Amino acid sequence: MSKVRVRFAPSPTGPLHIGGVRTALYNYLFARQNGGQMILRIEDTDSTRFVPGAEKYIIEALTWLGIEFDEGIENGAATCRQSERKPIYRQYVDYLLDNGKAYVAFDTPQELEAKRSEIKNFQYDATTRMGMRNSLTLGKEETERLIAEGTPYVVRCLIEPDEDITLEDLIRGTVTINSSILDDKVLYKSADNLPTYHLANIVDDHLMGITHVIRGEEWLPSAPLHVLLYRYLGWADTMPQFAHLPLLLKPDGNGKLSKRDGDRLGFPVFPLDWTDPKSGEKSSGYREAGYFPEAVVNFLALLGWHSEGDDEMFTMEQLIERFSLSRVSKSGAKFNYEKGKWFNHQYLMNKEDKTLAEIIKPQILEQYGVDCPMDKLTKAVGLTKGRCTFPSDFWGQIHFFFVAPTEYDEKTRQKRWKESSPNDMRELLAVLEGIDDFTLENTEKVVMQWIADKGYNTGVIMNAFRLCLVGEGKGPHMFEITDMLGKEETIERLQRAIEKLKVEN
RNA sequence: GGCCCAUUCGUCUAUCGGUUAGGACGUAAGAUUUUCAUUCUUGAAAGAGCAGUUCGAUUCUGCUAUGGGCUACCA
Repeated sequence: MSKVRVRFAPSPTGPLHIGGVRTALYNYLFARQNGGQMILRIEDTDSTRFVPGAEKYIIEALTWLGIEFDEGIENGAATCRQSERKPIYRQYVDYLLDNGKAYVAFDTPQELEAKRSEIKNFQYDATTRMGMRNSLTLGKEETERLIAEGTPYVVRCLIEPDEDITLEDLIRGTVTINSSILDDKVLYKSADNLPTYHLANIVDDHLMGITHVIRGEEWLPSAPLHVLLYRYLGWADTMPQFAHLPLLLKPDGNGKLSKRDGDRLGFPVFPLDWTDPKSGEKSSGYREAGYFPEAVVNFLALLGWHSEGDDEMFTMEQLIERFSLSRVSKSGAKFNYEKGKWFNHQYLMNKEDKTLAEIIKPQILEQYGVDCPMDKLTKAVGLTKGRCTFPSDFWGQIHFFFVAPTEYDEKTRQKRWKESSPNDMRELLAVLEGIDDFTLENTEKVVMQWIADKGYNTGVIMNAFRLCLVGEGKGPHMFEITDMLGKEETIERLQRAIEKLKVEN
């Protein structure tokens, strides 16, 4: 068998949808696993839907995720665009026309629309084409005259009715569709001299030596048409194998996951932030939301595919090793972003404290205006990473290490600030002042000893102490905090709190 | 409406005729803890329905139901 070559063929009509990202990922995994090649091809055959910036977005998104291409990208720009291959397609359109596999049609959109409203379930096919305005009914001369006059036309594929067309799908097995339900699809339009997806797709896949077409399930109904086109063009023996992926569905309700669902449910459905150039409408992306690319890849890989065994955490390398089309599910997968968050948490946990500190340091400076020293920040990150899902969660967990509380959480005060607390804290203050070796171990030892000697309730003391230093009833181990804060700061905060809380009580 | 595809815990899924139907997310309870959170333990939770094939069906077949996709001079 020839070397595996797959392609990811997005259309630059907007930001790359997360489902498209998964399709790209599966193509990539399959290619890498088989030592094959991955090609990017921009399918911009609909000139009316072109969106500036979309192509760049697609490349940036896939690059961010670590999905690499062997062909189709140079210096960060796409090198294969269907709009730039017009002469190539025209050649095959002519071939089909000359061989009676296609014909020219002049029906205007309005005429077609009229037909559709006039006849229920109207379809341009063997049963209706002889009643339409095309080269079959007009004759060669009239057709040529109209074309010469510049009348807009399309080229339609001539489908012979009543033939069972079967294809072997790598995921679904044998799929059979009768040609009678296929319509005479438009393959080419004179308006912009561009083919439609159906023709361009077949021509390019053939010319580029594509061996496996891995795409979304929405293409399954038109796959028989594609099979027919391979036959018409004489390429049946080198036709690629097909694998139609299950769709990504809405987390609630039913239907395909859409852009709107992200806005509605509050999670990204795009890899990167995107601002629509026309409307200015913004859509949020995984990258900006604080997701790690490895987490997104891992999460997406499991949506529709499952490894042998119960493992779920996979690096890209492990995915390449384990991926298998035969283990891709057949049914659509509801998008469960809660699990996506869990994956991100896992990846965050696995990162070095220093790495995370480096990520959040500039963010904290920019957002809160606090310039945290790296060593302290790294320590604080290590103490709190277990409770964070995104890098942006950290500040809420560690701010008190860097900024003294100016006010105290009312609920915590009511619960933890007892009548004895002012006195307890004054005593504790004296104890702390007497400690020279203010390390975690020693401070803890001395304070706990003092509590034991006095017969105090540990919880009462420690919770009030926490309220004084943190301002809230949360945070890591108390002596981790005193250790980080240092003697001077600890005492200062304690004094201030005693003053403030006493008055307020 | 027509055609195609699908159908196991709430969700993602394992099982390739014989299992106490497994795992993960989420969820509930308990334990731990000086707080919050983590962590740990335990629990609840599924084969759409009806026939058929078979010694035996979640697994194979058919029908029904449900869901999804497609049905454009969009991809």
